[in-house]
Amino acid sequence: MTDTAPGTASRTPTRRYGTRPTMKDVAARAGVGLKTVSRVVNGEPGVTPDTERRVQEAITALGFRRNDSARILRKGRTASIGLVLEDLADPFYGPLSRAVEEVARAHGALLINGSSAEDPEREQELVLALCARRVDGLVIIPAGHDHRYLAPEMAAGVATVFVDRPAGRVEADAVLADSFGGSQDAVAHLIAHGHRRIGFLGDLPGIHTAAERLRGYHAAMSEAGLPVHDAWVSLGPTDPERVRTAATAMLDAAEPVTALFAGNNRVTVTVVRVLAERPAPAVPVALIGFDDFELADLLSPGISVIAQDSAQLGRTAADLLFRRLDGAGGDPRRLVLPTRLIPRGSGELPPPAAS
Amino acid sequence: MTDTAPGTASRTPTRRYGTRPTMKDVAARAGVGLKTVSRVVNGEPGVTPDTERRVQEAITALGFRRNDSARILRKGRTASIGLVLEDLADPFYGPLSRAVEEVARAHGALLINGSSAEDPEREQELVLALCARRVDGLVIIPAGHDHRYLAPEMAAGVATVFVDRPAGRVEADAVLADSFGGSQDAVAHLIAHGHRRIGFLGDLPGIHTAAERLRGYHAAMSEAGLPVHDAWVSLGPTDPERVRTAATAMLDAAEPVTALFAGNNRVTVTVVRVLAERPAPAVPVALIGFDDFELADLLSPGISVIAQDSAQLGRTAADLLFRRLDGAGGDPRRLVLPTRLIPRGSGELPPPAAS
DNA sequence: CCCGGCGCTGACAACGTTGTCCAGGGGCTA
DNA sequence: TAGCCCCTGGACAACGTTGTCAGCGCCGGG
Repeated sequence: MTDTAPGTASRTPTRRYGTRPTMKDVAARAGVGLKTVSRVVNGEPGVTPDTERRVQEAITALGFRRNDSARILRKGRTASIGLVLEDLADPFYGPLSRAVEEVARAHGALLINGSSAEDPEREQELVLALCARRVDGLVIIPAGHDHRYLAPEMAAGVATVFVDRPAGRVEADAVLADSFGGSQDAVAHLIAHGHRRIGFLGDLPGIHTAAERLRGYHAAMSEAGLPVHDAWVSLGPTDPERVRTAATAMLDAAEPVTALFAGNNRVTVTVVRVLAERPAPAVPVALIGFDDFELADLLSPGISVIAQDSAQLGRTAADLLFRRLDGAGGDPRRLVLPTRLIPRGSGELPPPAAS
Repeated sequence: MTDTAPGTASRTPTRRYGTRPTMKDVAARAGVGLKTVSRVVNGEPGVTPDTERRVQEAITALGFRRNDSARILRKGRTASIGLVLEDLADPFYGPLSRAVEEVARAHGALLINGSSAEDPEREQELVLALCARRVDGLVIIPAGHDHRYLAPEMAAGVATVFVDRPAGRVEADAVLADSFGGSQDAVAHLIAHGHRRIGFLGDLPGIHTAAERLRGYHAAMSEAGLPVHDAWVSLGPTDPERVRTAATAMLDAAEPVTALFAGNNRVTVTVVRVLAERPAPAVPVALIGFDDFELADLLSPGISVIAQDSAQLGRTAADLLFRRLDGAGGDPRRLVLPTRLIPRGSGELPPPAAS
């Protein structure tokens, strides 16, 4: 790490915080009343062009910028919404956050977001901090299962929309992807290609989507009249280590699974690695993952996935939020967005002949 | 999209905004003075346990939550920082944003972020909106080249750190990756493997990192005494269409390039696709990309890259920002973080024998 | 017994803005 | 020329919080 200090020695005169010019200062300098400055700043009518010019000059001369804190206090609306999600660094949430931001921007609002790191306490802490800031609304991808702490806030008028997972113990709007249906499709797809021993590698069963995907897996299996062996299902944290162990166990069992269904993108990627590292079997293992990911099509074989559009999820939630803010009433709604099966090869591999 | 309304008809009584209880209400209900409530809320000493209990009861009974807008106005500090970047949905920026958030959190601050969409006007608009909110500091990945509009804000005490690209026409802290050195390494690596005709596919030359990478390319070529043909360099928007055309032209030329250096991760991915779609040449084209990306190692061959740690970039910038906020003075600093060459196969492919 | 001091509490102003309301002046009409 | 209205500008309160300061009991020491 190198450190270069530019040659110029011009130091900006560091006025301290709070020493910023206020409308009062601008008014004094322009020789007008306080309210006139306010009018100019907000583009309100009723100011002579000449007066306006004087005020504008004073503003630029002093480097005045309206203090939105005061404005917010006075007006009661912050024109900002909060987004609480698990981890911004996750490629699933980046587009979601961006989509929410775009909708907010269209409504003239800023977005404040926070990562809960899948920790319910941290989620609550963040949400309440946002409420204290008086955000107009909240979009929450919940980490916890009990959101009763939100009841006073919602009663006080903070619009709230849950995304990806429903709220716990409180009635609220929610926008979800069809985890159950998508999983059912995925597993049915594998079954249609001849598989009978299918493994499921999922997230912690406490997470709503993980539970739904498990349910979809079971539904598809039982619909096809197939039994599910305990050893074919592994739920838990999705760190590579655990997934690696679980997948290896399924593949090395006496009666190994011939296909794998990965419960989310992190799991899928780990499984791809595991399969790539194993000595190539006579017949490759089929794989289908929940969540699409970049480059899935460039691997060989391409990885078949159940795609959900996270940006669409965010957009839908934000739209609903602003409709609520615009006064839309009615009971809490639950919107479920469809998923889409994208076959790319890995999910269409047939099982060994003597399956 | 299905829409299910839950059966319960319990409507929460929607108090309107501004109808939230204030400390005054709490004080009245608890039969104490306003300031005593403030003391309890802020955990200040000097309150009898009995009084405190009464106040706490009133708080929960009324569902009171401190209004931070008022607090901010009074105290002058917002305990929030702004992050302006190009696109939160880009996998390069997600980890960066998350890293900044973590540092902010450690300092008790919230993070407000906005996407400039690589549009200078939108960048300015966002930055000034954040300044109006009186964020304590700003982390900016600049889209524009003229940041003089920030001068009054910086003079007023808004700490500002630029990331990934330096500020334009204003003295400010900056944290950069070593684009020049990294590119030099990349091209030298290709040369070391025998290549002499190397193509460079870069971003718009107006973008600082793109210009630096081009400079590194030229430096490595000239250091090796190799000429650079105009047709080997293509700069412009990094949309797949343009990159595809440019790459194809270089590969189909009379004297085709035998290796490609891709100027960023988007370009690299597009090039990988292009190469995958072409009829396999007798000798595969070597490729090295700037920026690492997930799954680069799982492609065949694995894609060699110049890796820069975007999270580290964010962390470093945020650290510097908070050091400034804690009063660290001195001239603006420019920190340059090193890059790292990760060979994975695609960059080590030799050129055709008769090169 | 009185007084100083301490522990607790509350009244009040201030933060910077916006909404309300009123005043003054100029132009237009009768 | 008088009267009226509109147009412009300003004084003032309020938003909800925190910092300052003063008051009120009560206790212990002189």
